[in-house]
Amino acid sequence: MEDVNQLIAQRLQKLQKLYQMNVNPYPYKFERTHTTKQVKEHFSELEGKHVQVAGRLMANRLMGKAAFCDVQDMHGRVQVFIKKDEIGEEAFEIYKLLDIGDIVGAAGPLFKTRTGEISVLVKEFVVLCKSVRPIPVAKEKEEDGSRVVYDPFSDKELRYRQRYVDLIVNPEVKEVFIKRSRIITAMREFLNERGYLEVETPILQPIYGGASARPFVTDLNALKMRLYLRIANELYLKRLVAGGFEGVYEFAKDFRNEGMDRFHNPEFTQMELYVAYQDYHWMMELTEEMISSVAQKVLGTMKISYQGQEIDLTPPWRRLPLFEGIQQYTGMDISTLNDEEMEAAADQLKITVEEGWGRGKIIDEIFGEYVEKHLIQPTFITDHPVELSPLAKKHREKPGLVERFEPVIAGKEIGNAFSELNDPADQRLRFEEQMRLRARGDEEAQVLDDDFLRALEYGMPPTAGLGIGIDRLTMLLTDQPSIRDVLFFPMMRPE
RNA sequence: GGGCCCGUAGCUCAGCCGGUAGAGCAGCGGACUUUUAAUCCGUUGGUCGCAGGUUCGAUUCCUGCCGGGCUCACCA
Repeated sequence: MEDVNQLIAQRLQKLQKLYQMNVNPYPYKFERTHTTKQVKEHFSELEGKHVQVAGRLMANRLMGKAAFCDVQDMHGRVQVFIKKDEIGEEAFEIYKLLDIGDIVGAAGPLFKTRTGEISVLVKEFVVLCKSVRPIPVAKEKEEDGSRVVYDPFSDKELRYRQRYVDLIVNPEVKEVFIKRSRIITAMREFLNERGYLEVETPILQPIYGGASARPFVTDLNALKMRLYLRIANELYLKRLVAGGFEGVYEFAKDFRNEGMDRFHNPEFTQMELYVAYQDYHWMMELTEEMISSVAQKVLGTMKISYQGQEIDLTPPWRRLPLFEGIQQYTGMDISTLNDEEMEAAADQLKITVEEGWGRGKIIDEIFGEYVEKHLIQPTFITDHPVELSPLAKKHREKPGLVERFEPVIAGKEIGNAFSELNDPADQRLRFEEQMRLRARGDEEAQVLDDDFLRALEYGMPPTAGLGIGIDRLTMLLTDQPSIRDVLFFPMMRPE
């Protein structure tokens, strides 16, 4: 241990004393009969009965020959009452060697103190793990039913770097991650109920595809080849649809070598789903049904509050074609403009058109600048320019557009979906256009994938595809302002 | 990448218009056998993020660097 300070030294001394008293500070097992939650919920049946609880010592109120301690487990805290008369002289000496942060087991009858606090009257206790590093102690009390914490452990850097401490000390953090897990479970159940198959596809890919982004690069020694960490799994899932799996999904960690901010982490999680014989209209219905039912299941309601905004996830969600959205919020109909007129329109809207931007990119910028942030209630933005969507099928009616939608909630897109392009000739042309963009210096342009094209040549049924950003969905449903608050271990510079 | 802000005890924070630092909590010692932010008395603990500069003297002023936060731009 490098940074031995006084507090750590004192704890190490206590550890030595425990050894001298023949106490194993790191035993193997403890028979827990009840969690702190069970003890509190079933007090009426358990009163006077022997219980064994275990957890971390979070508060210690010594009163001479008796003491009250708060023991915290995954579900909460319970008070334990230690009396010298009950446990004996020697055990009381051992008790005095305990510190806040130690993990202990306590056994004895359950009772209520004079002030009405449910407590374990300790007949016996064991040290289950001596903690040699002090945890930040935040005192707290109940006031009008809500928790007031004094001087909470709040330094964001420390909380992210030492998430284990954050989780011990800030119980509301744990709640966020429990909800994240339940959101994923609820989605999985929703998809399984419909008969879709959960699959796994490669993370290490020789050709990255399925999105427009810069990849992470790595090397495979055995084959002396360059590999990329996937930026998406779309092309692999569609290969599976071509192979006859008519409904497949994957919760996928994807990796994008790009900027970081409160909506972006270099590795993030997406759920991608592909269903054969369906189109994007059908997928919109599935999406609103899935998200709203997940909210209902996890939160018990479809009406949520995100950063002070009230949001109603109840279907049906608004459908808003991209051009209509732009017209609505800028007053300009740009759907019929040619390239020159488009640049003029951008200029009028104070959008600086950069070298190499096509009309699709300009439209996307106008949307991002003028429309997206206004879309607080759930909205499907539909029918994007074909240039921006090289994997989506051309719109059956609107030339120059594709059948695509992005669900936008609280001013932020949380997913992306389309009627999947399954015409191998068209797909090849789209790839070739991407390669031209790449040759012109667009590092995010997509890469031609011959094997994927081969799969399309064998034939893939008409298919609807969907990707949902799990991190963003979790932010939304847990009311967290930053992606770092829904990732256990967000990317940080090394200490 | 730009702008703004932050880095002082284990935690939460004061302070310093230049004279090498304080509080609360935690810890340690003492009193206390139904407390709950327990209380009361006493007390330890800091290369003030790092490196340079200015100065008789820098935690304080200046510069650079490191780490972080917020924000704008870009990407999901």
